[in-house]
Amino acid sequence: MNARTHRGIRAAIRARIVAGEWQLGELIPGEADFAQEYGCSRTTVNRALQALAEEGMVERKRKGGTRVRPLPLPQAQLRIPLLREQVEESGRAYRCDTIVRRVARPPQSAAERLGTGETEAAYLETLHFADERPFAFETRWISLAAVPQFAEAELGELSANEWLVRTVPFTRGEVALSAATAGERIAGLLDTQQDAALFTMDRTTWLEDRPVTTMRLHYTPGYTLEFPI
Amino acid sequence: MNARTHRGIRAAIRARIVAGEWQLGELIPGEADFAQEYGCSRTTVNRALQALAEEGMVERKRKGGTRVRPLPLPQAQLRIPLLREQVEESGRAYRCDTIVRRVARPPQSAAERLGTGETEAAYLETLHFADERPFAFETRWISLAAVPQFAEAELGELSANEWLVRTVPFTRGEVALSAATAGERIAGLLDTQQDAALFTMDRTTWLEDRPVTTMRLHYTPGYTLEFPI
DNA sequence: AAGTGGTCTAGACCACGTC
DNA sequence: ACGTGGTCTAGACCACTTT
Repeated sequence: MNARTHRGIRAAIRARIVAGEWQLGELIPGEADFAQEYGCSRTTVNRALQALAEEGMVERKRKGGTRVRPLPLPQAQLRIPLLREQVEESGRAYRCDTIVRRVARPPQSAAERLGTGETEAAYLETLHFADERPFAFETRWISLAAVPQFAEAELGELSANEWLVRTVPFTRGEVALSAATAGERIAGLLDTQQDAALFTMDRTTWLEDRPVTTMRLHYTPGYTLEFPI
Repeated sequence: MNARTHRGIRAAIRARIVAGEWQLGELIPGEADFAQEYGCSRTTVNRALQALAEEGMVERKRKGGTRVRPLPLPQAQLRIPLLREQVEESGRAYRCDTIVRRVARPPQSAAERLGTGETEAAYLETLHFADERPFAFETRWISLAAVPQFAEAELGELSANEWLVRTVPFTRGEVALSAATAGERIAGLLDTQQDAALFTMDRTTWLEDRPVTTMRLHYTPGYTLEFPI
């Protein structure tokens, strides 16, 4: 990491912060100072400090200067992999079964997230397998207003999620993670016992301002989602 | 969002990608082309496209040009808030109780993550409350090799986590999310029924290459961790 | 060898927040 | 009013990857 690039300077300043050269919350030198110290232009220092701000190491305010973040807020890049990748990366064979596929009026909880009001939407239930053993159970509502093509789509080997991701880019989404207790039906599908604790993910995605799909995924017991901070 | 700033151009190009102007995987115009089209310098376009690359919309290669990402990889910034903030943001009063604090030899699972071998470490059990109702139960091992000050630290009103975060900056960490079933003891502490499904977070943090602390948090039933993609 | 992105510079002006 | 960060520009050179 050469020291006069914006990446190098970013790393250098981060190291100095971690080493405790400045107190938490304390003002660090301004862009001009660093520029002189590192023998580069202010523009380069600016890039480095902006990156440190994005990554949560410092806080910047015009006129207020740049401060070390009081509580170094831990934030993580969480990559949510496709189930297929998740399974295949662990060396197992992926397969999925569509158990239910129909058009119906969504229940209130799903309708609220889809924002479709009284309209009908596509409903799917999918069971995902790893090496022919149940891995996760998915229920999903898809707005036919946003994705009319879905009505006639042949999924083939693709999961609905894969089909959507290849067909409809989305602009934003929301994820909620929680724990749920397996009911009788889901316990049967996942081949586990009733009252098992299931790691659960809800996800809703939008294309611009139109909700596209909302889904819930129950993983088999023992699943953990791991990631670095 | 004015159109000639790097932010504006970033938004404009993202909108064009989302609108489907280019196929997935397709080459989009080069920096010079965009610069001419938007009437700005190449530097500005470069910033915009670099940001789009970071956010996962495009892939860039020297000489290879810039392409729309084939599968728009969903990645999220997950902010893991301090429990205190989490509770107080919802308008409730935060309090925590240290139930156990002693020095002991960690069990194998914790020793592996702490990498302390046979050495003793500090062990804590903490119960976190929101409006005097149990909110989460924490067990934590702290390496006394990495944080000798902890042996004599007065926590007072602070949780161990807050004390650590103010005293020892960390450079990296690992988080694992899962679901667990409440055993008898934890069910009692959290004032819930046995076999309830608990959202669970394991976290280990390092200062440079020295493990600092490893902890497990069981949230009361019904808790969800939400974040945007 | 050539073309694309990656980066630096020096100077300039602007926007925001504090004083 | 002033000082800080935010951004733009024009030109330059470099680095990587493909042809």
